[in-house]
Amino acid sequence: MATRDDVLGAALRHLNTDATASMAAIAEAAGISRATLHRHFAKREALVRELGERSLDRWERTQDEAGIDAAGASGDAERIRDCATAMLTQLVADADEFGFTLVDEFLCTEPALLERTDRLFDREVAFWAAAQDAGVLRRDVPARWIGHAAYGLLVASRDAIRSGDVAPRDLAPLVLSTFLDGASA
Amino acid sequence: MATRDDVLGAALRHLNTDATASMAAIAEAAGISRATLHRHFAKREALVRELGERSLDRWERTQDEAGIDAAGASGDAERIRDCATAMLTQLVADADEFGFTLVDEFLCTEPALLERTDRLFDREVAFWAAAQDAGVLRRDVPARWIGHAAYGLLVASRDAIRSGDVAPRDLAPLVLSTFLDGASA
DNA sequence: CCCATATGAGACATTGATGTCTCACTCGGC
DNA sequence: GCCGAGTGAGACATCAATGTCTCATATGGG
Repeated sequence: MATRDDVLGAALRHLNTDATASMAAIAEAAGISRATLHRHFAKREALVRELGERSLDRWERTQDEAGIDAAGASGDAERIRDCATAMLTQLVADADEFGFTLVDEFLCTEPALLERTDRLFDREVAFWAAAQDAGVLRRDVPARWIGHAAYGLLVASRDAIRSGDVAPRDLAPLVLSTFLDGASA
Repeated sequence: MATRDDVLGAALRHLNTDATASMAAIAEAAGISRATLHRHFAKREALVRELGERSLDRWERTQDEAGIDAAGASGDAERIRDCATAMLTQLVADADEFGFTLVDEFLCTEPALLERTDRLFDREVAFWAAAQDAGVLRRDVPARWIGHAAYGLLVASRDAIRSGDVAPRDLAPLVLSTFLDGASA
C-alpha cells in the first residue's frame, strides 16, 4: 500500500518531467488508480500546493542547516564564505529534486506560497547583504540582484542536467564557481 | 483594424504576464473578439508557436548582429569580448520582450522549435568555446555550461524586472558584469 | 450611395480534465 | 474463516476552454 509520501514523491518525480501532467497521468506514474489519488488529494491544486510547500520546506531547511542567519550576523568573512558554499551546494541538489517548482505557473499565483517565497528570498538577500558587508561579495551590485542571479543559476543547473550537458556530480562546484567568479578568464 | 502583427504583439505582452491565458483572455487583451482572434490563428497552438518562432528569430538576429560567428573565428580577444558584451546586452532586452518563451511548457514540447533552439544554442556554445580559446573566458568549465549559465542569468534578469528589484535600464550591465566576473568581491 | 470586407456577438458541438460516487475485490489481522 | 479497511475499475455529472459557424453590423473605398 502506497503511503501518502510515496504518492507525493512519485508525483514530484513525474511533474519534474511534465509539469502539466493530468491527475490520470500522475496516478499512473505513482502506480495507483485515479480514485486512490483523489483519496489522498481531493483536488489537483491541493497536490501541487503541497509539493510547493515541501519545496519551500526544503529551501528553508537548507538555509537553516547552512546557518545563514548566524553566519551573516557574525560578519566573519571566512565563515560567510563557507556558509554560502554549503548552502549553494545543497540548493543545487534541491533544485534537481524539486525541479518544476522553480518555474511552475500555478505556484506563482498562489498567494500563500508566494508570500512564503518572498520571506525566504528576503532572508537570503539579507545574507548576501551581510556577505557584501564582510567583503566576501562585491558591493557594487544590489543584494537583491545577487539573490536573483543565484536563482537563475539554479534554473541553469536544472537545465544543464536535463539536457545531459553536465553530470549531476560535477554540477555544484560549477554553479558555485560561476556564481562567485563568473565566466571570465 | 488590428493587423496580424498588432494581435501578435498584444498576445505576447499578455502572455508575458500570464502564460496560461485563454484565447478569450488574449482576445480581450488585444481588444478584438474571440472570433476575430480565431480568424488570425486557427488554434491556440498556432498562435503560441508563432510567438516561439519570433522569439527564435529575434535570438538568431541578435546573434547575427553581434556577429558571433565571425568574432569567434577571428580569435581576437578584444573583438570577442566586445561581441559578447553586445550580444548579452541585446539578449537581456530580448528576454524582457519575449519573457514567457524562456520557460514556456508548450514550447519545450514542440519538436520543430526545440530543434531550432538546439541549433541556436549550439551556435552560441561554439562562440563561448572560441572565447575560451582566445583567453577571454575561463577554460576550466565546459562551454555548454557557460551557455546554460548565460541562459540562467537571462531568466534571473526577467525575474528581477518582474519583481521590481532592478530598473530595466540598469539590468544589462548587471547581467554582463555578473556573467563575466561573478558575485565575488 | 453601394458594396465588399472585416468584425463582433453569440450559439453550438466537442473535448479533455476534474471531482464524486458506487461497487466489487483483496489482502491482512483477528 | 471472517471482517474491514483500502483499493481499482469505471460510471457519471460538471466545467472550462476550444474551435466552428451564422448573422447582423459597420466601415471604408470606389
